[in-house]
Amino acid sequence: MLRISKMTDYAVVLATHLAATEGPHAARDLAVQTQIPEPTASKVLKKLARAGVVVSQRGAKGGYTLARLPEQIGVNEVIEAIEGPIAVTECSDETTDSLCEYETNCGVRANWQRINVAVQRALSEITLADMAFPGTAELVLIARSSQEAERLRAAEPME
Amino acid sequence: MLRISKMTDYAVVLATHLAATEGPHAARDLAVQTQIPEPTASKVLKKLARAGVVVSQRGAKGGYTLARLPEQIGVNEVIEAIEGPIAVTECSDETTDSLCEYETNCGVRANWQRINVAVQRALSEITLADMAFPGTAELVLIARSSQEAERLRAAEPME
DNA sequence: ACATAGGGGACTGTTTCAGTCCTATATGGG
DNA sequence: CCCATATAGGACTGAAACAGTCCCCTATGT
Repeated sequence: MLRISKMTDYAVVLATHLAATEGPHAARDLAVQTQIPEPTASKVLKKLARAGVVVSQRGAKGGYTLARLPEQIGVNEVIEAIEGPIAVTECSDETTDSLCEYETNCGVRANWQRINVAVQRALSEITLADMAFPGTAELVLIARSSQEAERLRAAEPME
Repeated sequence: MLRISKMTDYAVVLATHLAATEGPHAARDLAVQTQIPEPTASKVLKKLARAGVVVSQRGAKGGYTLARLPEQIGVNEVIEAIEGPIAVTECSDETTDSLCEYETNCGVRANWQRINVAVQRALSEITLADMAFPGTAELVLIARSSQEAERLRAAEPME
């Protein structure tokens, strides 16, 4: 689950860059500034536009702009724009009408909703503004997390 | 990101099943009870044992048991047991020695740590006990949390 | 000793991912 | 009006990860 795809990484980088520097940006410029290969950056920006995270202006002097203020866009929106709706198992995905044949298992799997909600909530609380302009309090949190990562890594051998 | 793999789904189902019914269980029995193909269930259980989520007893009358009480095992442990450490981008993964050549981008990508921490915290707060025996209080919390996420976005996040 | 049950890894077909490229469409400026 | 610019959308490909199975080894209770 928690290994994010490169495309999503790019999306966050691009969106954060848009948040940090106001005004319309051509895909080419964004690609150069973020060191992301141009056609790939373009692809990502298209998806962001489709999802309503950014707005696009076609034609000469066109480009991309954030659809809303950075404080009003959670990273969950950016992630979902690339990876689709956050639905963990088919069983917990309400768009599919496929009912579980095994009631006993469904009882267990229905709890995936808890996990979905918890993760989505955590992601929605981080906005592009937080990503673009991290305050000192946030930086402390980041520093602490790296220690925590050490601890977790020592506890279990990696593969 | 947030589409979980089937293996991880299996892992949670198996671990939850172990939490719900105390005592040692053979992989075969667990596979039958959870409707998971036997060799696959066995593979998952091996990983859970490696990660220290469950303990195994070899030989005749052997089987698997939870390593700790259900309340003491967060679903993040189960997920990490299958998918490896929660590290989102190479840049934020400290096991790789590859330093970012582009300082400007690194500044942006370092913020992935925020996301990692937020997600991991959310997952660690859900235990196998919650999954096995969801109480009414928890269900209320789920319903409330989605509304709360909206409200919390305006305020400063977390402690 | 023997049947039982997990440990570990090799192997394979399928799917997804990352990245590129091509064509169509919209738009501003000379 | 025409052209350079810039996004929209999708087709295509090689590489990598996933899901699942199978085999051989080791441990253990009867």
